[in-house]
Amino acid sequence: MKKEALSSSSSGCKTRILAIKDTMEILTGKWKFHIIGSLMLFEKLRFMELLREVDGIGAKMLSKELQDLEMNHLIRRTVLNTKPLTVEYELTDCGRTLGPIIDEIAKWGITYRKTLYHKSETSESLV
Amino acid sequence: MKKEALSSSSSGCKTRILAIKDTMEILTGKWKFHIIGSLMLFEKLRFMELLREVDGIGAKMLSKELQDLEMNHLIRRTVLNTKPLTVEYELTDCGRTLGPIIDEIAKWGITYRKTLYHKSETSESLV
DNA sequence: GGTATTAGTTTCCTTAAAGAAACTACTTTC
DNA sequence: GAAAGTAGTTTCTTTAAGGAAACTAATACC
Repeated sequence: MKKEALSSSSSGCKTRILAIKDTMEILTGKWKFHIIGSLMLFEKLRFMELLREVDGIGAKMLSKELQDLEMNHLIRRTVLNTKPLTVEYELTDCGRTLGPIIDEIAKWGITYRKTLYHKSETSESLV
Repeated sequence: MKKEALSSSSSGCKTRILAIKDTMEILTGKWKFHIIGSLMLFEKLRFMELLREVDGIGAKMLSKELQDLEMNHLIRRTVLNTKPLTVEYELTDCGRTLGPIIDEIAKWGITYRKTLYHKSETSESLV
């Protein structure tokens, strides 16, 4: 057996690893998936509605996360000319393309729980 | 228009949000995807090989992340009875089910970069 | 004028994540 | 016996993430 200097430098691999890094950097943190998930469900939500909908988040975090998502063109922020001034957040077309990722992640989480339960291997994690 | 007390408590939604939270907790951190990706590519890797393959990781981090992944039954650790003692890491069947998620994430990252480039909107992030 | 609602920002603080370097312990080779 | 390779662990330090509470500023209602 010949010993080869392994390392995934083989053309497409680096692009792939970079792409994964990109995606995860954009979706990093405790709240992004929850916020995006809520906006997929409700189409449009105002700041206060998001604050109530995304369970446990504080105003500072929400504000910061929304700015991040807007910077990356995943959501759109619209100031409405209403009496006490309201702001609407919604997914952009680009943001909506995250659907399949979120679906896969949700799907995996559900079947993972099931396999844990079936094996009933002294469920350490996921209580 | 009737105002309803929105909040995604509608049966399946909570399970979905919980499932997403589960998955992201398991795959949290800077390195998990990279480690899993490497093990998908090479089947079996020893500690030192992973240390060289996963670019930038330190021994402490690698050790910790491998323990996390093993606890969650995503990888298997096998001590080989060799001369200077080697340890082999590989994905379990369960770990291999992460394939579709990683594929979706990689796919999204690649097309996201492309749309950024096409729009050429003063590329702030992703340099 | 006092209270409430909107959408945040600011300040202060705690905890978690990550990294660098040194160290253990065993074996093999020179 | 010194050097190098195996697989980690320990210690110490820095940085990033996250949270609670108070605060701003505009408008509306009573």
